[in-house]
Amino acid sequence: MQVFLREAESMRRSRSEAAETRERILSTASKMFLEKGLESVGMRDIMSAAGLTPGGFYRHFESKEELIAEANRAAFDRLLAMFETQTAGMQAAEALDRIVWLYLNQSQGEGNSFRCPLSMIGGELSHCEPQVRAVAVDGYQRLVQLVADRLTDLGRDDVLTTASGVVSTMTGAVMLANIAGDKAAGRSILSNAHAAIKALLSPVAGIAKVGRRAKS
Amino acid sequence: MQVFLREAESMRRSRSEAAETRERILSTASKMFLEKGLESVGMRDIMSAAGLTPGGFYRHFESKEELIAEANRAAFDRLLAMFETQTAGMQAAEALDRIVWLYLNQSQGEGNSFRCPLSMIGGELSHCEPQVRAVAVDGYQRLVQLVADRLTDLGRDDVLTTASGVVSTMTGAVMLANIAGDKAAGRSILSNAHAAIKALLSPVAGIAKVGRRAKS
DNA sequence: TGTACATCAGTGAACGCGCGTTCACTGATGTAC
DNA sequence: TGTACATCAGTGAACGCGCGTTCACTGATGTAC
Repeated sequence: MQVFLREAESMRRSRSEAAETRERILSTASKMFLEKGLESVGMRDIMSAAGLTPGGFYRHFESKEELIAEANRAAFDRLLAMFETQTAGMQAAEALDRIVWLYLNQSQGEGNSFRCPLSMIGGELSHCEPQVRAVAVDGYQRLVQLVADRLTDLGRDDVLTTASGVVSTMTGAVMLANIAGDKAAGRSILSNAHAAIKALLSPVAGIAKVGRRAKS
Repeated sequence: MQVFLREAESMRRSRSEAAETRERILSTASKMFLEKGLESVGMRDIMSAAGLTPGGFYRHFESKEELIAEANRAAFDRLLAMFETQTAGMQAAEALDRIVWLYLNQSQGEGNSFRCPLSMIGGELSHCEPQVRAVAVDGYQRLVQLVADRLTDLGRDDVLTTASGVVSTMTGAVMLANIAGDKAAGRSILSNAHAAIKALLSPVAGIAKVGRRAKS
């Protein structure tokens, strides 16, 4: 936190310091938005958490709306990079299981900073400007693709349909578990969702099999 | 709208009129909260939509927080009553399919006033006071029970686990579809979720079967 | 390389606004006798 | 049943507050020569 090594007075920073400041605002805002929601978090909250005063914000972003868009893009980037890292070198089946486990447990425990905007603030995102919604839709599609790629590796059919169903189940379960809190009710929602997803991903019982059976 | 038949001046109403006013505030607020979120909707918005001035609110409710709790309870009551009405006299399998269809299509089309707080404002609910969260958790459990009862009628095992998985999938899909909007992307999320739920509910491919297979 | 000056990151007070809530007031309703 | 009065549903202006944003200012950074 280089800013604290200086006198806390108004003085121009170098370009690289300014870039660091921008990143600090972004990652601070991202975590706060995911934790408390978009509307509950004020500009003063974000700026003071980033070690700055309110006015400085507008040297880096045009508006809160723009910050919301960029903070969510950053959150998706972090989340998906984490999934890649955590499943590096794994077989598709193992990677799938790990991804589902990591996603479902994103809210369990205090320190976790890899949370998904869809499950944490999905409702608020749906009322945002098209620009922000586009970031969310893109994040959804990247998540679906992540799951779909593993299903393809497993030689499965209907990978996009199945992956989309899995993502709906995961986002819904995490959202519901957040309402219940980190208690028995919340944990049972997550484990029930995990069971449902295992059934969907099972090579003998997934969507493709049921669809095929229906046709015959 | 009895209030419009009077002079719009300040005059005391009878007890039954006051009770009607309270119900009008409640149902107006409920619809507005589901459509725009809890924080975006102000007291003035609600009261003027109900044909009243701001001050009158506090003759009926203690605070916005209390209104949020009661409006959501009312929303769950309406939703579940609608499911019961719409599936009256149906066989369990048909009723299940109808419930899933109705839930997934709650946001499609403008006029639908049977929306579920979990999928519309779940994220905001998780930041509310325990009293409000309790209403949401209760609503979730009623929804799970509704599905579970039909599964029991079908003689299925693991009814609560399966029902919980179905509810997670439905709430997640509707939330995601709301972000995408009523466009191709939104509709495909819903139809993929429908396929996933059909697989879960299928007597040959559900959670119980996969679990049993895993054990053998 | 040294000097003069424009740039601009960051400060912190201030702006206008809308929020949830309060309050003095009105006058029909409800009640006590 | 009629009268006197307390009650209280609803009004609408006002309160204090926090919001997103603006702005005059500071002084180190970056640049032109």
